[in-house]
Amino acid sequence: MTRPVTSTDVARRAGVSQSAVSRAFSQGASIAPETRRKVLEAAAELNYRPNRIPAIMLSGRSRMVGVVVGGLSNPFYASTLECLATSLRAAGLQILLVHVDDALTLDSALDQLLSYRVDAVVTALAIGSQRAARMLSDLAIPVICFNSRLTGPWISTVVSNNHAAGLTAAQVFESCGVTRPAWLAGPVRNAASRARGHGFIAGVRANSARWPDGVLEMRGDDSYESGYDAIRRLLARGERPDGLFSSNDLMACGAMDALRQHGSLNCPDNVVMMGYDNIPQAGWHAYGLTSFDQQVDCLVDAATQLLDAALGPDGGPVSRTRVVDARLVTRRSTARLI
Amino acid sequence: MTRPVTSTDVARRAGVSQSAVSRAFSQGASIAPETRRKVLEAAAELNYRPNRIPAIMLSGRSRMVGVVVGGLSNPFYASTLECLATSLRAAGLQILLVHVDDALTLDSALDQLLSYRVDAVVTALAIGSQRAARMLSDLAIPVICFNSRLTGPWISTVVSNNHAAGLTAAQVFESCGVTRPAWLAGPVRNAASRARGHGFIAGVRANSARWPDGVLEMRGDDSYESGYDAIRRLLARGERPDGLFSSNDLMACGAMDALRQHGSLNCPDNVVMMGYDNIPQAGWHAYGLTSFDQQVDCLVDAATQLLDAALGPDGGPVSRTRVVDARLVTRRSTARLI
DNA sequence: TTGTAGGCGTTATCAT
DNA sequence: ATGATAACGCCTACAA
Repeated sequence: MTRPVTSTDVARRAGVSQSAVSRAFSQGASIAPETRRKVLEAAAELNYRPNRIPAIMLSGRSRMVGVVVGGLSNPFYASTLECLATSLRAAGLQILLVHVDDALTLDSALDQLLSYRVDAVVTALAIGSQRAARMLSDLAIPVICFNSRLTGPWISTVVSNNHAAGLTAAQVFESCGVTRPAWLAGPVRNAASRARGHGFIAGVRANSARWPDGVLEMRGDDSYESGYDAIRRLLARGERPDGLFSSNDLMACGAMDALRQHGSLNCPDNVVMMGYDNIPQAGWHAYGLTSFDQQVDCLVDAATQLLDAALGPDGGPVSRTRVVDARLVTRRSTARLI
Repeated sequence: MTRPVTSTDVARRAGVSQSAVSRAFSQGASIAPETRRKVLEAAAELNYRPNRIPAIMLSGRSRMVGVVVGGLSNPFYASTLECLATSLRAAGLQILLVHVDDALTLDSALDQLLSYRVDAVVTALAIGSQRAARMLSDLAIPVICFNSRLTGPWISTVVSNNHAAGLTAAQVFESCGVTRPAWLAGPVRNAASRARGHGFIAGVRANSARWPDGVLEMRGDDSYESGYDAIRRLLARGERPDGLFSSNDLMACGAMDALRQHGSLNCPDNVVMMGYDNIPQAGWHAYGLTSFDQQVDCLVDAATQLLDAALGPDGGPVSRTRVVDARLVTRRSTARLI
């Protein structure tokens, strides 16, 4: 294992002082063009790359951001991460990635991130526990949460307009002539899912003339399988909704497959269906699922802006919230005339 | 922005030397239990966390690994990343994540990783250019590639047994009574796809009595859409294969949807189909796609072992290859008796 | 414009 | 067992 080339090595080679090397690589430092040339030449010969680690010690800022993810098997989170990576890179920030299964690992994960002196933390976890919120606040560095209800001194959030989307779903169901609306919720701890459900149920209740029986409610865990199982059980009980709003697309795909498999029911003829996230599979021909697109680009843009602000010179324990409207993407699953 | 708590702060508070604080947090350092207790107490009161940055300077090892990903919208890569994150974390390594769109960004991405002094680089990109290989070798740190044919002094690879799987696919087609086999390749630069194709075509040629016309070949870009389009064009030309081996599951899903949509053909009655990767969607009821499971766990285990070895005391420019057999997962799409 | 010197927060080495 | 001290590689005053 050879020792990496240092600025001192380059200095020796170029016949200048170590500071000159530092200056040659710093934007807008006062250095003679000729000196810079010599330095860059020597650096190229030695294959030198400035080491950012000492700079972290001196400045106290690492330009690394801890990104905490979970459930990458949901294509929505995968594409969010992909988008975030691109955006942070453009902002000159590095990503220190941590994958978390449960709240327990979150604890030690945050510890590790802090010991690497990340400047901030971004998380898209569907965590809502008060304990998690306290842990994040205790970091005393900016935290950006996606679709979470967490609040605290250092915590900012970027959320999709979940409640409004729920209301919209009810309206779409009305225009499709749905008579028996159903709601497939995500896990209780998922704040975004709760908001979507509240919006949808409010929309249905507001139209009690049409829907006197209210909403048929089910619960899954945001996975394909849980959507499939929920519908299978529902059909086994003899229930027959003709409109289903699912808290996310994965469950909606499972639900649609269960309708076909266990009830020979198809969308939109027998059941009108809507999902959330607009994952690629929603657009696959086997599904053609109408869905709310969270506009990941906008969410991530907002997050990056919050981050930039929080990492700026006047960075303190701010706490802001940015709301991004979901965009309805209409497909076959709601293509039904009254 | 308050200055982070340092070991000196803790030392002052606990009434001991700074070295004592360092020892209290180091495994197996010689320190009196009473002293350690005092230190840990003071540390807890001040909410102190050891800073790993200086340790990086001293040891020259950051315990950070650069992970370069691309195409997270393919569920296979997403789950690989998820698995890798878990495995590296267990090995006490941090992930510095970089998302790369094209070979150009790879260049600067590697630069950044190096300036943060990552100990190694892991990549699952389907890159095969000689230029990329040179760039990776030039890093002069261990590089682990997934499913790549890249070679070089510092480069180790973990590959699925692609060629053998291709042969197996041909055998399965034989036992299903396929008369007109087709191969849907991925992009030319994808070495894994090429190996799968070679294996499959070899398997078909070896049985020229049964298949005198050989293999009908198509090409996609590994995306769902490209699989859909390839089959749509094929059907439009009047071709009618009755067995399709796709280089990956995403394209196979697209192909299956195109068969249904544009030819009213279904699997396995009209066409027997096999894919590769065993992504979750292959198991969805709408597809029921027989697929080769790359056994991500094993691939990642192998990668972590290679990494551990390369980061060990005798780490040099080694170059090893580990092959993991793909596991055939049989589903509806090949459930056809002769 | 250039070089010298001090310091960032740890760990490791050496006395005590 | 403990405290003082020297690194690690770079940036940044400050002096020349």
